[in-house]
Amino acid sequence: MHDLCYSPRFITSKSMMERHEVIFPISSSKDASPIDVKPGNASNIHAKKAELFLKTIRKETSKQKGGKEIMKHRYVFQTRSQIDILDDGFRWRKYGEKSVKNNKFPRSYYKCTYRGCNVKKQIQRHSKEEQIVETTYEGVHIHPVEKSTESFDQILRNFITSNQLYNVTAM
DNA sequence: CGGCTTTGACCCGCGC
DNA sequence: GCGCGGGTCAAAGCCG
Repeated sequence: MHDLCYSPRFITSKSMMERHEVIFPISSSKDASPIDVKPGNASNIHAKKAELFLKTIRKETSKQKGGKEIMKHRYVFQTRSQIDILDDGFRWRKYGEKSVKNNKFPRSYYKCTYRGCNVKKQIQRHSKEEQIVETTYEGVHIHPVEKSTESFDQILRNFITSNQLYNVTAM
């Protein structure tokens, strides 16, 4: 049940949304009714909707060696922000940067610094809408949040509460 | 000195 | 096989 430590629910927690302007679904998707949550305007309904959306992404699979399909823990979401790196409470080490085709902004690659924890994330700014930052998480943390600022303790507390409420699924 | 970025090289899968 | 695009490595350098 390491999933307790980190899941899409964490990203979509009400307090996370209060800190960052989160946009669901991502604007490249076909869904006609994006949820654009302004900081300080996040409700449980927003969190619930976003969570439902993330669940659909969650079904993404990838082929492993031998052709076996495995479930990918890969969650993409967008925030509207001047700052590229949103503070999610985990410690990240940058390990690469690449320019991608048809995009004037480079993509940055980060790894979670916790020993043995293999979670990665990619951060990329939109070339069309420059104020939008797209963050991709891959993997599940094997440990709780490391950074513990006062404000973040609150987020963590809410996060744990919502996990207890929603009966978390492992894997 | 330790932890982190930077940055070019390397690697790998895919389409031609 | 080759080149391209994208992901990762790792040496060097920066900074507290």
